[in-house]
Amino acid sequence: MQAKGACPNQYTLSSVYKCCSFDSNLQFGKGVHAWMLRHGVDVDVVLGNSALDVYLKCNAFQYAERLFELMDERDVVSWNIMIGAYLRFGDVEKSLDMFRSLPCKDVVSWNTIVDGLMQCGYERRALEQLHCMVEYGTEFSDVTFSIALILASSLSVLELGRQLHGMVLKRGFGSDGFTRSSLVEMYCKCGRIDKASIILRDVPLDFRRKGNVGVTSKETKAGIVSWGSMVSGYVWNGKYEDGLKAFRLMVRELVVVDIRTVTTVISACANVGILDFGRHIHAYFQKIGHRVDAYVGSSLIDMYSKCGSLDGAWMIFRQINEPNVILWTSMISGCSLQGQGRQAISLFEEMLNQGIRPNEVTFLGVLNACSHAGLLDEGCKYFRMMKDAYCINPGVEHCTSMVDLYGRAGCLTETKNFIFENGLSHLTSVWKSFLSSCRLHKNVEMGKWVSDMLLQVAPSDPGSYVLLSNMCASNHSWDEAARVRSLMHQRGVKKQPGQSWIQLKDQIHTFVMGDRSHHQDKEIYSYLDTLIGRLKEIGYSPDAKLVMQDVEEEQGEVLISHHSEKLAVVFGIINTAHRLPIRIIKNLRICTDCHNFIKHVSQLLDREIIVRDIHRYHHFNHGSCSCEDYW
DNA sequence: ATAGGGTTAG
Repeated sequence: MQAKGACPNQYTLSSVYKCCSFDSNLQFGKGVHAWMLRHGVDVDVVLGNSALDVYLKCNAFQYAERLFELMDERDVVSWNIMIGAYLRFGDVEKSLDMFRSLPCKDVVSWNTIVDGLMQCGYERRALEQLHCMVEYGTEFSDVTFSIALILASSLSVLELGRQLHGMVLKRGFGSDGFTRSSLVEMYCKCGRIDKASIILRDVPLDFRRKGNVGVTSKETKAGIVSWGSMVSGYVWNGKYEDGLKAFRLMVRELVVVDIRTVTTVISACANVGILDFGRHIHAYFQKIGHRVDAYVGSSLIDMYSKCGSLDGAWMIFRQINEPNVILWTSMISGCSLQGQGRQAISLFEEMLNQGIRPNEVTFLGVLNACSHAGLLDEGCKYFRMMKDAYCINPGVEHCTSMVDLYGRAGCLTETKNFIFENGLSHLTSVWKSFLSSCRLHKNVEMGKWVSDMLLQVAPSDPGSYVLLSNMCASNHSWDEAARVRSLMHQRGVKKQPGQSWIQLKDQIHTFVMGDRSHHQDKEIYSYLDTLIGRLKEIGYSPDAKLVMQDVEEEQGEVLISHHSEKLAVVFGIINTAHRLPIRIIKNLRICTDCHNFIKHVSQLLDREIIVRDIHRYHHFNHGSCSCEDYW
């Protein structure tokens, strides 16, 4: 254009700025500005604002600041841009000062300040500003509702969410797709998935399959977001089965199931441990032609390793091959989870060689790996590396892992010192881990002391009593064990009910102890009785005394034989082909008797059985378990 | 000009 000698008008220049902003092309943006000055073009407020936008998109904060100072004329847009910029670049006070001194605040000014404060982690201050906005009399826009609903969910203030919901309806935003999706998300995050699903029911059907292939209107996108939020909502609230049901409905009804929803669902599969469904989704994902990116890849790696298929995890990891921390961390944690401690460590070293900077989660994976493999020196080395070389402050989880590491290696005095030196004596998880170590290394005296500490710190945690009772039982102090149990009853501490899950075809079957509600109930119990008889012949002896689980109240041989994981295992044996591994998920720690039972089953029936309990992963084969009887 | 979903750990 310049070569032809035509003179660009302001409209053209503004468009040029838009392009620079889109491409983050700072050089070109600066060039345009210089050209305007050289040719004496009148830089009006709109062009000035466009230039501000380009500089900020390119992270050239100083340029923007200087331009703002030099502008002859500024409007509310210029101010809003700068207020937002100061928040994003971390100068919250400066931003608030500017905001307060702004005489002509519009709705965007308010939206910017509320959202910015929230993004900076000042949620309470954001809420204050929202209240000021109401007092000031500024009408909410759709954007205000989105921001405010997110604020309500991040503060987990259902009451605020409800009020906003009322305002949304009154102001006529109830049919706006994105506002509705924010409402769905707010209710999910505040734990009211019932409310969320009612709103979802009103989501119009026009984005469904009928005659609408390939169309992605704003409403379509909003509908997908709502459904995606609903699926994630189920997942966040632990309602995995409902989440998967909603996802299936989505696959059946929708034109597109997008990559973000898929990520959430894979993560749901990982958490509930249903490998088959995860595999289906993986296949479905490839069928619709999406590339597996680092997000989906990390969740797939996590899913495969948590479902006991480390091969699957490696396949994904090699296939993606990106220097992404989370991707590597997922693989390291996966190895660690499966008891492949040394493998996890060598992967970590390779990661460092490739120049990828580990984060706090990576170190947690590595420390757990060391603990699992009993590598005390390495564990200490990495703990120091984390603090000194990477300036990461050890969190509760890292410290618990170290306590586990020392304890498992039998260094009980060091464990004790570590706890006090690092100020961890208020943490339940730390004392629990320590107590397990005392039990493992049969140090009764230390165990008693630790028990006292544990009960002081966590008098209402059922797990404390269970551990304690188990320790007494393994020392044959039956009276003591009984005393612990009655203390627990006296104090009104209730144990969480134990549950086990197994997936068959596309159905998830849930079992609780003594469950009689299953339709194959008779078959399961009679097979279980026969099986126990046969197991006794090869050396299994049910030991009720060793098994006050994290779960069941009652003791006695009959009741322990009906623990949920035994029911689930038997259900698996009855209903699946002989060659296939049986995969069980359990919501608590597996008890000693069930562990023993499953070891013998794997031997008697020559069957691979994989149990994932709350703590770790048990891979039973030929009569032994991958955890080497430590969990 | 302002927002609007996702990954690892626990």
